[in-house]
Amino acid sequence: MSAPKTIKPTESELEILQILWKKGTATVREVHEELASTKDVGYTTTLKLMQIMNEKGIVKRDDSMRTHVYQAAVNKERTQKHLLGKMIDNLFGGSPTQLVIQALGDESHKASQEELEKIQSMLDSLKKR
Amino acid sequence: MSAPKTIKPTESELEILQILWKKGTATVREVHEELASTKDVGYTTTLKLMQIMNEKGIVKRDDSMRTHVYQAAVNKERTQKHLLGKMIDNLFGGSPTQLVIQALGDESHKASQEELEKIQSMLDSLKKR
DNA sequence: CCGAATATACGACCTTTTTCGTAAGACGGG
DNA sequence: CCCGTCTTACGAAAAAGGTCGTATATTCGG
Repeated sequence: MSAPKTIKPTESELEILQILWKKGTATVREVHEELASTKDVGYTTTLKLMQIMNEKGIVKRDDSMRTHVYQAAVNKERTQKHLLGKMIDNLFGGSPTQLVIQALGDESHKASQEELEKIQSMLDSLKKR
Repeated sequence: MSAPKTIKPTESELEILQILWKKGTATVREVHEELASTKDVGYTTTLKLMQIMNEKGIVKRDDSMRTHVYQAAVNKERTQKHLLGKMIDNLFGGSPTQLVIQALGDESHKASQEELEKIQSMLDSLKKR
């Protein structure tokens, strides 16, 4: 199995994907070390998850060596967009506006002036249409 | 059980919460009618879900009458903010900017001109500071 | 007063997700 | 060469979410 058409990683799978997106490639042990630093989980659990993700086509691996090397097989931005869309549907009644306003108003995640400018140009180009 | 410490509704629970947030109060039948208009689901399924949500403290109900009347027991904005913050941390490296840009660029959830104006005023007031 | 309609309660079952124990093969130091 | 360690593979069980059948109670029209 390769490239899944519907991207729907579970929460555990997302944790692993984030590590792979960050590292590029990683062994099961590397992923597990990082997971284990924040939560209590067994090695074979991580292994099994990554094996399943491989079957689903969420990650791919190089098994030409004894220690397999994994990498994400789904695009980060596409996955973000997909999950965001789900959140818009599930939590914001299908309207991205409220989501954007909530995100902008989040006191614990403030945007810099520069970032605000980026959003401004995005907004400008949307308004033109 | 009342007021849950960790807000983590499932997808189905979120669908029901949205209806309750919109209606204020509703019976199982009312919620179910609305659910059934978009998906194929049995009445007792909806009932059971709402009963479980009641046990979890996600909703509360008035059972003084034969037909119980439900309402959300968790605040809409707080729930949205909570889940959004988690997503910003988990998927967008703690910066809401990428999230906002992704959300605005979502082709399947387009914002209207009017909504864009709302975002614009939000942006303006943020830029002033 | 009776039966159809409607309500809640509850348990069972199925699927998906998550967990881990155990087996078996490869590797490396002594 | 042997043993402890590391690796993957596999299966089974626990946990969680969602589905619905059925039982039982209540209501109401005729």
